[in-house]
Amino acid sequence: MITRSEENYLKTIFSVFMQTQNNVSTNEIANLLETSPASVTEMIKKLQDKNLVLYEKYNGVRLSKKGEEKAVAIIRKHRLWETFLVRKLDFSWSEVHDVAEQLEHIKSEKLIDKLDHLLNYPKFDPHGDPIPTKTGVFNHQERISIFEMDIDEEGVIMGVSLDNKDFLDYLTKLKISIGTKVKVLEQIKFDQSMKIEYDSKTEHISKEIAENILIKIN
Amino acid sequence: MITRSEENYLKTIFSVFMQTQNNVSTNEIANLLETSPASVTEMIKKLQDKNLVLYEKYNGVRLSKKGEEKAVAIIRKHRLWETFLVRKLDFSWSEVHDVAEQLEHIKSEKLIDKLDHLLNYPKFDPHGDPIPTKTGVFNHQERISIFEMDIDEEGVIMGVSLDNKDFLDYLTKLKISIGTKVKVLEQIKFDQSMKIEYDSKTEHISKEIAENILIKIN
DNA sequence: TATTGTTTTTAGGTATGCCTAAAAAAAAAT
DNA sequence: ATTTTTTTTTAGGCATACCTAAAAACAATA
Repeated sequence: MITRSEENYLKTIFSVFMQTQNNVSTNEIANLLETSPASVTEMIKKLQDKNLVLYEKYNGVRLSKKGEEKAVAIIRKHRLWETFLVRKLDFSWSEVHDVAEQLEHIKSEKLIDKLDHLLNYPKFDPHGDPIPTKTGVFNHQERISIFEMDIDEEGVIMGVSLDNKDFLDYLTKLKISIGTKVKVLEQIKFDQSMKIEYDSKTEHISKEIAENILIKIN
Repeated sequence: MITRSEENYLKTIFSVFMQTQNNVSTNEIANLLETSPASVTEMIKKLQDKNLVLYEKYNGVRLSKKGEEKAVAIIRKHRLWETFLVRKLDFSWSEVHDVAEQLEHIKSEKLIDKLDHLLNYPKFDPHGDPIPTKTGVFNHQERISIFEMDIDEEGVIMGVSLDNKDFLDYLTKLKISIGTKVKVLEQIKFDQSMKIEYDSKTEHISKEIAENILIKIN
């Protein structure tokens, strides 16, 4: 049996490795999980005993094949639950994370298969992140931010690249959500802010906002 | 914060007290939770420190008002999740229990309110047990078993009074579920088995089966 | 009432997952 | 190349939630 704590370590190691492609350091894990480096060292040893990670003292850690499978399964559960919360229970983007963090640890293969079916096998979660299939395959869709779009270009919102409550709340206020069609009208040279059009209205968004909204070009 | 283990103790104490109206003994809790009496004594002391139970040495335990509120909230969550699993994810009666046992510990008031709404504020779960409201009110519907029905009497199935996998699987096989309309055709004196009619067909069920299917008279 | 049997509690241990402080190793800077 | 700084590990503790074995309290019965 794999504990909840172990699952959180695997998930963290997986996501850091995805970004850096390097062995993950003890300190980095400790920071992300808000725990002490000493606790991390201890836990890594347990994961090593269970053949979930590859570890050498003073040299960071990476997931074994078995560990990666477990991590991907947890990510799949997390993202399916987020999708469920937004689509079926009407949660807003900023509210889903904490609840999904709990739900991802529920152990029932049948539950997650049925949920996948109910949601019609979604490929992306509400943040636009890919949901791996049951066999662990990620769908890698090319995504660019609104900031990278050209004037007069159109696209459909696929997700966001920042998981900050204030940011997500602001999007909710602007009524910007997955599937919204957007067109770039103008870019202000001075502060690089942008004028965009969607749902037959015009809004003016800062560079920082534009950078964190991901779209798919038509 | 109340732990998952504490929640399980509260739930157990509540359900035993409901049936007996007496203080619940250490041994009984130990049997139901499949743990040792020593562990129960220890845990009861913790619950007492948190003002969740009333306890006197060698004299059993009962819930305080606060403890009862917590217990009812957990039962509410359990039964709403069971309803969700059966209605929305197409789980069969016999499959829901273990999963609901995990889901009932998820901490999010919003989640459970939204779930309640999605299910259209159900008053009974798939076993026919009442789902308490947010304020802790149980709907006490009069329920009798098929065994208690008279010949030619008709009723609608509301639930079951036995949570045994083989029993529930057999009902699934017979295609007997919540809402099915039943009419008693005949009772065999010898073994007290019964002939019933539902969905335009006739079945012959044993006394034991008939006793554990709950119906509401039209 | 004294003895026997059952239930409950206490005492002392274990595994998990966290902590701080100190030691050891590695990396960076002089 | 040596010193300083940073990172990582080890050592020793703590809380939770369990355990077994033994002691204490209660209940039943001769």
